[in-house]
Amino acid sequence: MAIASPKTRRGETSRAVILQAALDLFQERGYEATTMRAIAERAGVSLGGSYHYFPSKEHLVLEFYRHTHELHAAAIAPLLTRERDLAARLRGTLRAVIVTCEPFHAVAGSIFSTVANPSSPLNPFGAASRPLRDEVVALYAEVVRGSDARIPDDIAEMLPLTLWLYQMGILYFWIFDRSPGRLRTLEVIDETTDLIVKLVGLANLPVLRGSRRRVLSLMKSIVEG
Amino acid sequence: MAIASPKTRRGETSRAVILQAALDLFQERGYEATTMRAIAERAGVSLGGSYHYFPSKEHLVLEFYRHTHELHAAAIAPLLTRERDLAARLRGTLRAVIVTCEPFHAVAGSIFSTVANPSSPLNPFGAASRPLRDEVVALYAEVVRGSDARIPDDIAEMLPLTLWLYQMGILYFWIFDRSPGRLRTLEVIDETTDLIVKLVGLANLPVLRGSRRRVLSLMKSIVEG
DNA sequence: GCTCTGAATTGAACATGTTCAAGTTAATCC
DNA sequence: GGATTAACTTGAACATGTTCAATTCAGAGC
Repeated sequence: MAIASPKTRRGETSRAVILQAALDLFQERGYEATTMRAIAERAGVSLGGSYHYFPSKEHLVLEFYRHTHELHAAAIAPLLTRERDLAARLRGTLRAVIVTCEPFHAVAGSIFSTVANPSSPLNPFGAASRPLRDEVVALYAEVVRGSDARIPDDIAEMLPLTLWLYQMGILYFWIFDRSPGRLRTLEVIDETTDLIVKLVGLANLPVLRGSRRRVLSLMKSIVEG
Repeated sequence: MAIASPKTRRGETSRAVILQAALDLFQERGYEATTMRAIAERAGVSLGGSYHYFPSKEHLVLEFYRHTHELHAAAIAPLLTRERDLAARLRGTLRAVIVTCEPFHAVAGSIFSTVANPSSPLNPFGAASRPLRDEVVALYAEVVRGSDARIPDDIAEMLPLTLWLYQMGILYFWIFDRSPGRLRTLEVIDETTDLIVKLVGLANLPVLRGSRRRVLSLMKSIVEG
C-alpha cells in the first residue's frame, strides 16, 4: 500500500500525468481494455509508478467520476440560478447528466459492473466514494432547495438522497439505450421527473399520509443503519 | 471458448465434480479467495479442466444461481397453494429468497456484479438470460394470480415484471446487510411488501388515476422498446 | 482385437493487476 | 558543498484467470 498525496512539485506532475493518461485511455478503449502497462507507458512512468498515487486501477476510475461530476455541476450552474420550477430544474439536471456522460457511453457498461460490486472500493454505497456521493447528494439538495416548490420537511429531508438513487437508475437505463441521440433516455427523464414532482405534491393527500410516513421512516432507518 | 455439455458418462462426472468443488470452496473461502487452481486441485482435475465445461470462473457461480432459483421455487410452492392473501404471498416469497440465498451471501456480490454488466451476455436484461428471467417473472405472476386481491388489468399486466425488479433491489440490499440473521433485510421485506400491496390498492383512487396511467404506459413503452 | 474418432484432459504459456526491495532524485541542514 | 533524508521511481517477481496445442481416453464400427 503506502499511498501518498504528492509532496513535491515533481510528484504533483507525475500524479496529474498518470491520471490524464488513464482518463484518456479509459475513453479511448474502455476500462477493461486499458492496462496499467498502457497507462504507465502513455504517462511516461514505469509500471509501478501509478501505485504510488493510486492504490488500484479502480481508484483511477473514482477520479474519472469526480471529473465528470465536476463537468456536470458546472453545466447546470446557470440553470440552477435561473430556473425556479422544480420539475424544470430536475429535468435540466438529469438531461445534463446524460449530455455530460455521453462521450463515455461506450465505456460506461464495463465501469458500471465494476462499480456495482459491493466489495469494490468504488461501490457508490461504500466508504471510499462517500465524499463524491455527498457532493452529488448536495447537488440534488440544491436542486430542491432553490426551487419554489413547497415541500414538507420530512420529504425534503429524504428527497436529495432519493434523487441521487434515481439518477443512478437513469444512468443504468442510459447504458442500455441504443436509440439515436439517447432520445429514449431523454423521454424517460422528462416523464419521470414530472411524475416525481407530481407525486411529491400528492403526498399531502390525507389518504397517502400513512404510506408516506412509512416510506420515509423506512428510508430513514436504512440510511442510519 | 468451445464450451461443451458433457457428452459422456465420464464428462458428466467431471462436470459435476468441478462444480461441486467450486461451490464448496466459494462457501468456505468466498469467491475471490477461491482460485481456479484450488478448484482444479480439489476436483482432481488439471487447471484447464474446468474451462471445458464452464467458460469462466463467474459462470461457475451463475450455475449455482440457477440452482438456487430452483430451490426457491420449490421452497415457496406450499405457500403459494395454501395462502391467498397477496401481502402474505409476497412476503413469504421474498423471505424465501433470502433464506435460500443465505449460504452464499459472501459470493453474492460477485454474482451481482457479473450479472449487472450490460455488456455481459448474462445480464438479466439481455437476451441470453431470458429463459431464467421469464421463469422468475412467471413465478411472480403466479404469486399475484393465485391471490384473492382484485387488481385492475393494467396493473396486473406490469406487476410481475415490477416485482422481479423489486426482488433484485431487495437482493442488492441484502448483499450489503451485515446484521445478524439478516434481520434488517427481513424487516425491509415485511415493510415494503406491505407497502406495495397498499399502494396497488390505492391506485384506484381518482386522484391517482392520471399518474397511474402514465407510470404504466411508461413502463410498457420501456419493456416493448 | 484393431482402428478410428471425437470427447476429455493436460499443463505450459500468456496477460494483467499488484507488490516491494532496491535505486535515484532533490530539497534541507550544517 | 557535502551529508542526510524523505520523496519518488523502477522493474523484476508474483498471483491468478484464461487459452490452446498436444496428448490421452473410451467407445463405436468392423
